[in-house]
Amino acid sequence: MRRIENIEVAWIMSEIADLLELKGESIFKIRAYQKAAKVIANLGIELSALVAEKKLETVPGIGKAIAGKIEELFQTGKIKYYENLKAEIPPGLLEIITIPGVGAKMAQQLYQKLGVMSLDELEAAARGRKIRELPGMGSKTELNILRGIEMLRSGVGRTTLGIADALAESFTGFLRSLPGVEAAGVAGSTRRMKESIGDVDIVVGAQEPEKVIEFFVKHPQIKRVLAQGDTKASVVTLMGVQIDLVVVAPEQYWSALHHFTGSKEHNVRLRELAHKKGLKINEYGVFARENDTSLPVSGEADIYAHLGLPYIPPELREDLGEIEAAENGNLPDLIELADIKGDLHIHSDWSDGVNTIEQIIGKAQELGYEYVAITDHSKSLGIARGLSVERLSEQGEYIRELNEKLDGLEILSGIETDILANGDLDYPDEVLVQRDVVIASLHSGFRQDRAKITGRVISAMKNKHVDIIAHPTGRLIGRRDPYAIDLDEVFEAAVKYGTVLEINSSPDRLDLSDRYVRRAVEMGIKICINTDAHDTIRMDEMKYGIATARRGWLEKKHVINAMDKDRLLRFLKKRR
DNA sequence: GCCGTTTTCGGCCCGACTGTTTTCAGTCG
Repeated sequence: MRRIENIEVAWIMSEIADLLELKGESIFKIRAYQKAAKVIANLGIELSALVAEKKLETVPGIGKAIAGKIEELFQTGKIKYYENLKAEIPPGLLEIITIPGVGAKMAQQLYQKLGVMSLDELEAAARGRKIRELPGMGSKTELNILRGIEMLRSGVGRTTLGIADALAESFTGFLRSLPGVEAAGVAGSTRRMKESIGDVDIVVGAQEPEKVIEFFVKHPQIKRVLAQGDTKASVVTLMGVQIDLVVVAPEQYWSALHHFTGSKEHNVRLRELAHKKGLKINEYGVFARENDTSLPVSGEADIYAHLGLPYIPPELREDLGEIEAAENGNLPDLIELADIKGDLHIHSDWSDGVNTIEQIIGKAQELGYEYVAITDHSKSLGIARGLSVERLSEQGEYIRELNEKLDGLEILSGIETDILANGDLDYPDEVLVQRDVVIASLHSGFRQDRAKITGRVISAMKNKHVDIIAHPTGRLIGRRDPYAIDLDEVFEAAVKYGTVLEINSSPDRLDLSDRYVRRAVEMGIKICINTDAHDTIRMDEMKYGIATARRGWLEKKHVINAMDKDRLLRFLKKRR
């Protein structure tokens, strides 16, 4: 039986939802499949394990029917219900509904009236001016469809958190400078710090919303205006990133910010709670249902307070258990950027880094760190000018000299040693033992099979000199999939050998990802949040690692580089 | 299809914008 990944099951559930929508099924049934897809995609544990233990139905959002289908998939390799749906509804329609502005109803009509079953056929129908002949459609519909197809083909899609975050900051700064603007803030998945961002949401509180919208759509970085109303506008920037702006009256700012921060699923749960309490929540405020009077909201915490809940930070707002935790007083005490006392994974110009160790020291001092580790690449990584045993020893000596001159900041002599294709480390133990901190990671043999890759990492973890496994899955977001590693086994080994796992803060990696962080927390695994910076500017990316940690419900007590210097040094020594 | 300190049946959030329409359905977040 081939291995079935969670992401594949989530994809099937989401396709079933789309097919049901095309079929005109009950919206609630559709939502049930959408919800299941989302829950499965965020699961930190393999579904196969849940199937084996018959525990599928313990997952919220998975009931008898969906559990049965997942079991069928694991037993037979397919789901009959899904196969039947695909036979009944032309699969090309699934592609058609990915066009912005084209939904199930329109796709169904295009199919029934014009026989359109693919993007190409749809494009031909639009160019042939056939679509305007259908009821409820006109020339603008045709134009939008053609634009939508063009956008899909040009690959306008999701962007990384790093890009979205920078863009959002730049636009909120611009909006704050406009006359009449009293408040402007980033909302949406950028504020929740998701690893990939579909579009950037910004909320503004201003006296005259129309004027703000007018200024906004004329910003020089804007390539196209997708929609423009009195209170909302959607645009595409020159970089191809979509920005949605919402402008409300200043007194509605906090409610709007909360509403557009989402997630949608989190908001739905809150509105259900509000309903039960005789309240109504929307983007304009919190209201008593009986007489529609508004309750005071002068911050997001007030919204939660009206529901009898403590404040829930944006990174947790995914309807993945945070509302239950808030109700029970079990919300985690999330780690913050200010808790971080140092960075344990940085490259200098001794290998492939840009900056000198002195420059790294300067940046670390600027960040208020107590310690910073220099962890250059090991000798096998020729492409990155990996250090020979002699150079490494020379660097160790150099760092000792620097430390004698330094006050307040300690430089740790570290190394990022390669885990070679056969599972060996790149240096013998007598070299590793000299270093204050040893990081091990994979930079080759990514195509090896699951057992082999997992075995390599675990054999590195067994070495008592190895403190940390860096970027444990090797993924590059949107560019390279994780290598075939069995994280369940790695996590068990981390517990057994006391190995620390890294959250790599680079917005291209964010590895471990949020859902695996959460699983690691549950298992009591220690975490280190590092930047892996190859130049000092990127030492600022620690905030993305912190965000990922927070999304994984991580607390300060789980994080080794939140320890002060003496505790950290004792911790690292104890491992030898 | 899921779910349950009012429920095992009957609920299941709320509103803006668009395009085509004279009052609204579809789509989106």
